Amino acid sequence: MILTRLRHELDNLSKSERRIAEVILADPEAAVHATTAEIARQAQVSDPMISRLCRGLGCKGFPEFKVQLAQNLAKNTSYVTRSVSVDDNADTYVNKLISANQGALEYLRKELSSDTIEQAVTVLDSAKRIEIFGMGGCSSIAQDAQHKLFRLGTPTIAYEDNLKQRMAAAAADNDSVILFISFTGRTHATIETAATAKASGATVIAITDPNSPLAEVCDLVITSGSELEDTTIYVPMTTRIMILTIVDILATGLALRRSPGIDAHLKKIKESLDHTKVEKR
Amino acid sequence: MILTRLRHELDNLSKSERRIAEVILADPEAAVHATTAEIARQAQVSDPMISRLCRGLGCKGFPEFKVQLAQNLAKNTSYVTRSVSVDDNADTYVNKLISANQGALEYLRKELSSDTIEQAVTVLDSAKRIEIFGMGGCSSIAQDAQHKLFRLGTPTIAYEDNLKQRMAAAAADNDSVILFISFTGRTHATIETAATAKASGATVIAITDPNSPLAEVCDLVITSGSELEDTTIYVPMTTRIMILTIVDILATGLALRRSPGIDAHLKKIKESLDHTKVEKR
DNA sequence: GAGTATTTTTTAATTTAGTTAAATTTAAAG
DNA sequence: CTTTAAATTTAACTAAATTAAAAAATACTC
Repeated sequence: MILTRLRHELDNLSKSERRIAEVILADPEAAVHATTAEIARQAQVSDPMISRLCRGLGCKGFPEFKVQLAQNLAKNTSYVTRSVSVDDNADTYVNKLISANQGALEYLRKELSSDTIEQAVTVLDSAKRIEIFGMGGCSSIAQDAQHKLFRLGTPTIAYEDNLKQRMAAAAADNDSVILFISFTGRTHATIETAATAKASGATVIAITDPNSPLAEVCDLVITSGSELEDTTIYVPMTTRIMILTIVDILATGLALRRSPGIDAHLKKIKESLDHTKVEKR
Repeated sequence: MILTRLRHELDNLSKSERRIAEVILADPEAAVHATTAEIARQAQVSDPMISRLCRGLGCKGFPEFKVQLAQNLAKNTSYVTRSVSVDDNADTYVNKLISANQGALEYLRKELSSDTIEQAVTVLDSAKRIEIFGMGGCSSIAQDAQHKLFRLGTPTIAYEDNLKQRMAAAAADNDSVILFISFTGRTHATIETAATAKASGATVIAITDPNSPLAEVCDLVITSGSELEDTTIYVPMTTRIMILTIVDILATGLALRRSPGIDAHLKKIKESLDHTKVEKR
């Protein structure tokens, strides 16, 4: 999703690069068919700046960028990821939000490396204790992850309070795996806690923005896809869906690795709830 | 779609052009990133023949053809929702889970009535207090919903403990809106609590299975899509994604209804977090 | 079936687009 | 205010794609 990528990167670009990005974002359809010179003229910069920007975005060159852009535009016809506007009626914003989430998952499919997942599952599998740290909007995700992982046989606990997190991080050891969940990876407190955890000898995994300070401190980073989100006003929505899906994936991977031994265990937990339910007719 | 076109045209082409077409059809992904020279070598023809063929297909030139090909290849993955099996490798179960969630959202698009959403938003809009009840796997969702709704100006609180829920339900009045979140709608405790809330005069909304006992007690029911889920062994995953999306939709609907008044309010909350973050470079 | 016309393909030249590398400007740090 | 670093541009260069003309292959006429 090169377009979203570009939009997200807007702040990290230099003045000229930013002008180029704006020209492209203003009319991506046109950019697909344009030459470097044409875009350069519109953005009032020199030709090589276009190449430069493309390389900065991880493309081999401008033609490569055009190809990606073309694919991006073709895809967005199905997931019409336009943002909600004030005069949308219920039917419209319902569909927009659903599409946005579907699109986010499609992005995840591309960005998520199954190698990283496999490594994370291996780490979690060998953990004696799993601790999950999430604050603010991520605290509910941490709790959800705890609820999913504790069933798989390893003692798992979630902390949403930073003081408790710090204490737990300080008390951790080689047998601990600590999973940080953070949309941006830029909260001071979280970064410090991760460093403490690392110093205690724990293995530190984070689901966060791979280009964040938090990511630098961790042993293993899984992208949260937060670069896709427009967090300017509303609470992260699509990002949370992505993180939850990542948690699902980790839990599933772990369950599969421990299968068939785990199955009886899961059945027991399920049965323990049976008497709390009304029978289905 | 240029690929189908090319395949169809195969018979009308000259010998050399046909060879080119076959090379492209054999590996279109590669063709997208190739140069005329590379394809020409593979097809054992001269470079200009490639341009020629592209023009014959109605493109302005080879780069134009590549762009069209790229768009063609950016296919929309259909939601092949097969369940995970024990001998899936990481790559396989990652894709299966993502597809499952996308499929769930597609289901939601069909099942979710925008009328119901609009009614729910109206009810929430006129509430003086919003209380959100969720237990077990739904407690994290309730917490998430609280985190999203409290920003919109109405006092909102989430309870995950059934005793607190009962007390809150008993203390509710006409100005309260209580939102129940329950995968199955069959937990005794929840149903009783909903009845209490109803008796206190609160407006009761539930996100749950519409055919459940809980649904019968409520004023307004939004389908949780739990009928889609195979809950036999693992924790509900797709259902939770659906419920979260419904919460997103409700929050968005409410935000839109209160816009533009709400915007300044949201900005203030966002700013209150600014000093906790590390700057972007 | 030879000669001519037509189509197809190639070779070589040319144009165009994109990139590199050095130079210049601009901004930042000491 | 000087020095250093970063950003940007100019100019040279490389690579890619296309044109135009020549050559080869095929089809057609007598």
